[in-house]
Amino acid sequence: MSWTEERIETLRKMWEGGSTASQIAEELGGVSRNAVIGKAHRLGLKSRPSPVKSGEKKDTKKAAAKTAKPAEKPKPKEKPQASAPAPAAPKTAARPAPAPAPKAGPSAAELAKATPPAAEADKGEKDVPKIVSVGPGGFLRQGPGDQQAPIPPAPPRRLVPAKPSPEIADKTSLLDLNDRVCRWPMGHPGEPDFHFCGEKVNPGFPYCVEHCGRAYQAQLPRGSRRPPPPLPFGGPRVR
DNA sequence: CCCTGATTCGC
DNA sequence: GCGAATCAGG
Repeated sequence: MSWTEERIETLRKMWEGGSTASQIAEELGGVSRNAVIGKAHRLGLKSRPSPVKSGEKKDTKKAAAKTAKPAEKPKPKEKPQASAPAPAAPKTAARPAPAPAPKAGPSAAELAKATPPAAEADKGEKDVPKIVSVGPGGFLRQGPGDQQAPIPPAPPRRLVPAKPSPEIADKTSLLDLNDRVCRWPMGHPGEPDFHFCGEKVNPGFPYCVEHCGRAYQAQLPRGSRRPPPPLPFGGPRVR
């Protein structure tokens, strides 16, 4: 399988949407989890809560853990980056743990400030949605009450030209995605009816208000996965 | 054990 | 560029 535009887009969206590499690999098909991760990194996507962050390595159990593989190949375990400049932010040192207080990091302040691009809607409510905590990816986490109407609805925009085909007249395809429409996927990528929500986004977020409520839930501990409700993409494909 | 993402390195 | 092998943590 090759990385077509569609597959890359699906990978990016699912990755940003919080799906695991395994889920993405399964969804795409024909690729392994490692391929997804490798591609994601090559695309420049990375971070996201990863179990491995520590730069510290202990060589105590390395040899022991490698019993499965016959020691037939030399193991270059060195990363001699003596003078590695490391220009950009290489590692986010500490991932912001869910903070109960509105204390927001730089990303939060940035988001809050970037919220009013469509601030023509002055309803007297000049405040941005109350920040309850900061999510794993630096997302603002809002209280349940605030999720329904965090942003005052903006005045209606200009009408967009009609779609060429009535088949997809009301569907938002991959090519229709932009910064203003909800990117929440509906259905499965690759299938004819796969499309995106297309609702007007909650400003500052890639999804509409409703799907923000689905996308930005408190990340549960690894032990308890979310089986029932919030599975995006219509859940795992049943073949 | 299982899972996760990160990294390396031969291709 | 790709991804299996490997590493490392939960």
